[in-house]
Amino acid sequence: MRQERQEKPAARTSATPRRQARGERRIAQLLEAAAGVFCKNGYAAASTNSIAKEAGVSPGTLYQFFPNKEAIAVELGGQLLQRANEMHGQAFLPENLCKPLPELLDAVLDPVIAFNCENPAFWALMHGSGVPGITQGHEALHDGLLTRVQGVLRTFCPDATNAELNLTSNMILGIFKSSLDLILATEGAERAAYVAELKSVLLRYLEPMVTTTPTAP
Amino acid sequence: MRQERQEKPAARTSATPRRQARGERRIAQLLEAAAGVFCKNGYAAASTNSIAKEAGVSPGTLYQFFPNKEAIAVELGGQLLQRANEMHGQAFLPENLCKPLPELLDAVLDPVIAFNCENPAFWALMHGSGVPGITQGHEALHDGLLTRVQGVLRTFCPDATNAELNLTSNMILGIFKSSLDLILATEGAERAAYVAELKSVLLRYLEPMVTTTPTAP
Amino acid sequence: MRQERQEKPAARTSATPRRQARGERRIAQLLEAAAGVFCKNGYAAASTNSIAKEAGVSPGTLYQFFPNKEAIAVELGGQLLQRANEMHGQAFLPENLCKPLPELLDAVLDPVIAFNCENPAFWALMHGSGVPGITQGHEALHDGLLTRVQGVLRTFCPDATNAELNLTSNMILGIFKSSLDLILATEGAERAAYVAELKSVLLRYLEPMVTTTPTAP
Amino acid sequence: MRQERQEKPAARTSATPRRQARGERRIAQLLEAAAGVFCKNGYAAASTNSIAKEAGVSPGTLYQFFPNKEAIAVELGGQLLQRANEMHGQAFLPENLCKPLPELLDAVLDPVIAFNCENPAFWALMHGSGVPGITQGHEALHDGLLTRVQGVLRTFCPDATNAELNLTSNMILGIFKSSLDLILATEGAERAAYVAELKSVLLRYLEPMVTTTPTAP
DNA sequence: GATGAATGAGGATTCATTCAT
DNA sequence: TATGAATGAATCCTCATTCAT
Repeated sequence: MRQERQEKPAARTSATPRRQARGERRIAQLLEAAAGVFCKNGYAAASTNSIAKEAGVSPGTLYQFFPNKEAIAVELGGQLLQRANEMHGQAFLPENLCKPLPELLDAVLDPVIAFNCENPAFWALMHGSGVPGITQGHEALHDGLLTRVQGVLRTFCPDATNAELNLTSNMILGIFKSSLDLILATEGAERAAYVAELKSVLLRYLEPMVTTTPTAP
Repeated sequence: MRQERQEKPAARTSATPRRQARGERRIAQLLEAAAGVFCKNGYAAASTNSIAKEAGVSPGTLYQFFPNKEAIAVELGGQLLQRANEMHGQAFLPENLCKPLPELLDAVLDPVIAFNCENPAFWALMHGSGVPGITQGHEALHDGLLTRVQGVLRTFCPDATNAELNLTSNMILGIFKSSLDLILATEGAERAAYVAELKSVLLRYLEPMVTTTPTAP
Repeated sequence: MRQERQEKPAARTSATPRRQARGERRIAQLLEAAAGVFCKNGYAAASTNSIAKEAGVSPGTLYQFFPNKEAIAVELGGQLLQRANEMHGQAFLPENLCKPLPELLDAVLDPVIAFNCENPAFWALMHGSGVPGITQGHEALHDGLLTRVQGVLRTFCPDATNAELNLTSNMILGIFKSSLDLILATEGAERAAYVAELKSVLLRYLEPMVTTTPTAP
Repeated sequence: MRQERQEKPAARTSATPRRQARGERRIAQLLEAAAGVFCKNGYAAASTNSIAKEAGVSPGTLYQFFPNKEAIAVELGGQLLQRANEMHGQAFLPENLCKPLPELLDAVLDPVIAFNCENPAFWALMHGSGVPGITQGHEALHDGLLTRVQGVLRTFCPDATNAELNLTSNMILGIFKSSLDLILATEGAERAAYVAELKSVLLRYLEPMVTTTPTAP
């Protein structure tokens, strides 16, 4: 019902009264706690009280900043999503896109994988929250990625139909996701091996489709 | 209304009290209802009362046949698991395994995909029930599949190390799972396209590894 | 509340069709099972299903003979009560009542104690069922005993007021009950010691009240 | 589960947040309500919702302070037990123990009887809760009383064996308990009469055993 | 009569959310 | 604002009792 609190952090300027600085800290605190709890038990099993306790505040305080449990997940997902999108923006930089496929895969996958390794809550949330607000964010993320991937593919396969590109992009994302599961579940050399294997799968999958060598614009 | 003659002919002898036939039907009914509800909402969000209602019985009836919510999931998962394993047994028949890779992929993937399309609850349950009894079954299934896949791979790549085989098998399963998501989320021609694409991905991934053409024993 | 089925077993004659003989056996079976279950867990914790199972019949069968759970306890209590009253009738025989106090105590207490040792369910039921129907039976038993005890006391203390007799009788019964707890909780020599101690307590309590030596009529 | 509330009332200083004062009151309120309900219906038949309603709060509130139904009984029993033990400590004061038997009985029994009359829930709980936590406390209480009684007896009967003392003590406690039932079931003059009768029974039971007149140390 | 499935109200417990201080 | 108590609907599960066969 209540939706009053929705100011983006970006909107805050240095002129903001320091009264609200504490509030910002509280929100960050709560989101961090939520990330931990969601990660451990998943969204459904996480109770607002446990999040509050993890954050070291009372449940009442939590509800001073978030209208309900879903809003926490949405905000957390949103922030991570934003950072993810920034990542993607850099990963899909034009200067990367004109590289040959192997280098391109490195340039795109490495930062994305790194981001997910550093923010495991992201994956946990996106996966199976069942919360509309998040699913929506997830879909936005997915669509964004899809578009980017399709864009890249287009430069490699100028003759492909849109349907083909869509199909292939979805497969690529699927392969990426399932590999990410393996990557996040392992460590060290094994993790590196899965990363290499992911690139190998994608390379072999995509190479036969490539009809053009992209060149710098 | 009533369907007295519907029990399995083989298992039921004249000594078996026909009273219990109703119980058998109820159990099947409840499991089917549970499959639907689990599929829609996932295990955690599914309430026993909603399962009972879906099955058209009272909550007490449900508890006459299952001691608790988890037991329903375990039983359902177990039955599906068993049928899945039988599928796999047929899919990985030796006569299939000596075929060339493309035919092999058809022979193995088609029945498994068909099974999952017919039993979407299977995937939903295996995925994220959080129920130990199922997770365990899931792991058994996974390990079983892994072993089978490794066995096949071994015949194609006799020189690979065990670690390599393990890595590759896990990737194959991961790719299969993520494609299954796409397959289950679509229908008709699109679904068929994803099936074809899955085979394509696997074929291109595996072909370079093949060092031997397996022959019938 | 419901009391439809209330025919006393005593009312059955040899002319009764043997069809009902099975019913009688069933009832006895069920009552015996109930005695065991009530004894183990107490009335409240005993479920009708557990009684039925203990008796080796289905719950439906149980309800063919007893309208509800309470009726089982009432019937069981009633039967034991009847046998108890027969005991008491013999224990309080006139030929016993004219004995001197020590012999009288032996004559009265020994059979009563023996009965309770052989029928522990009796005590368990009478004690704390909380069921009106039983409490009622218990009170009838209590009142009957009270009357008998008062009758005996009267012969020993012809000058006592009714209030005094009532008071004393209640104390005697109370002492008896608490001692019975100790007696039932022990065995062998210890049990015998408690029996002796009970008699000792009563003897010392009553002796100072005795004003007349009763003589045979 | 719950660990928060454990400070003794004495421990509350001005530094203690007064927020929690309300909690303390609620707990007392709930325990009082529980005492009433347990008294009326016994432990098993008492529902947590009825306790909450009796206390004028919602079921959730009850569970904010007690993890489950049993904990309520254990806490209530524990508090009463503690107060009972304090009573006993005063009742069995050395200065009482060197009095002649009649005065001793007055000194010991009167406060204990008074306590039970003021806290009828105590007896109800101790009796037949079936709760391990309470049964345990009950046994501790019983054993403590037994020891105290034996201690007193020892001063009166220096020559008795331990077995004899144990037997006698158990009888005394049994007589006391059964009389307490009568005392709690009556009022006014009748109650007083039962109290007097109890003392009379014990006096007559014990007098013949006394071999020594205890003197102040 | 016997059976065992069916019923459904009721009880313990949880947790997202609100309120008084 | 922060706190923690308060709320109550919803959930899992039980069991006395009834019903269809």
